[in-house]
Amino acid sequence: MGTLEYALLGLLKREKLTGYDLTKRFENNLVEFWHAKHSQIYPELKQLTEAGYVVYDIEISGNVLEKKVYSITPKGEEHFNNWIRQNTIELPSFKDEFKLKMFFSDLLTKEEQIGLVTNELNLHQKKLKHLKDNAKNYAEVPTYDKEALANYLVLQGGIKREEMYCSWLKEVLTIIDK
Amino acid sequence: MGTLEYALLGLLKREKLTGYDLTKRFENNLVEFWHAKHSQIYPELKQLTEAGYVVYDIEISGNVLEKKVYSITPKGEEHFNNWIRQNTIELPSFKDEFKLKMFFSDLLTKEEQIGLVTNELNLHQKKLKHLKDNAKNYAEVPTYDKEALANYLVLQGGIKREEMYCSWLKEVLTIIDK
DNA sequence: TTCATACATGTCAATACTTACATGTTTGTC
DNA sequence: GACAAACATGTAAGTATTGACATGTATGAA
Repeated sequence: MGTLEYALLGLLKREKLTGYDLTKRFENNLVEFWHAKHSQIYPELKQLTEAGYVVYDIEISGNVLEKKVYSITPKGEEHFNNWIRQNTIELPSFKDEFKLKMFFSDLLTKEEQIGLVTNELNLHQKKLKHLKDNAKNYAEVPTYDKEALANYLVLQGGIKREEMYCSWLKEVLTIIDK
Repeated sequence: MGTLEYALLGLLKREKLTGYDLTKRFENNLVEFWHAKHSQIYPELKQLTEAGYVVYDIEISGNVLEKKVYSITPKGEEHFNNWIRQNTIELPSFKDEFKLKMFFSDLLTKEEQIGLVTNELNLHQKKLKHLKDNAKNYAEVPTYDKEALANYLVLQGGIKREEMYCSWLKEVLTIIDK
């Protein structure tokens, strides 16, 4: 198991959740820096259960629908605590298909280049707007609430990333348009 | 096959290369935006050969060592040309283990937080320095040479990314240190 | 001539991840 | 009461990727 297990354990450290809830957390909260589909999450929860890092209670929703509500065990907490305190040794090498295209962009006409870059810029500008809309929920830096602060800091990281990307794409446009 | 095939085809569009050469290209040239090990490249070349996108000649190096020198076919060129002209529809969702840790950093003490962030900042500053050293090869924007220009633009993107990341980490330090 | 490093090509097992398949319940609204 | 959307949980097949295993040659320097 790799990083996914720690994402699940971290979320379960905060509150008891079902596989469905966890999937929603990935879609809504972690989406800027991690992602996993339910088809990966359910088997991972099974493994975490077998490893003794989580346990579940079955709750009935409505009349018959069984929900597995997972919670973290002390062993799971320890496992998570070890991970989060580990310093990073090397930086991850990201994959960026657009940059790959840019690397080969000498094979395109100027017009084709401008088309590609402009399209990419539009996408990143939309994303940036979306993140900035989220940031409006914070009137000020939420120093009072540690969890809210962690959320805020990661959101700022996403905003900076998109600002950087837009700035780069604009620079690219300026240079190739000459 | 996904994106890797286009990276290989793009490199082969420029020059004939062996699997070993291609592996080196990933290590030295594409490393900032794509990566693949030789154990992925050799099987992929086999598939590209079967698909008719590349062909190879066997050359003898020294006395007996056989090298497979690959070149792209017209069919392969067409395949590559289709890909590079496609506009991106959605942005990739990157994975960033450090940001995941930051997301859960409310579970750490202030000292632990500062330790983690400082370590990460050091790594990114080293990376940034390394990229800027590479950039010294360009006394000015190489508008004269389309391939060099493409390289230059992608390198600038990497520099901006690292500058952004460092700037974010410093902001994080300022906020949590209060 | 010896030794280290780079050159050179592969396979295999395991892990990570995606897409599609598969099924059924609950809740709220019209 | 009918319907849609959200809730809820899984599996299976295939693709992508990594890390380890496996082998051998060529080149240049000491």
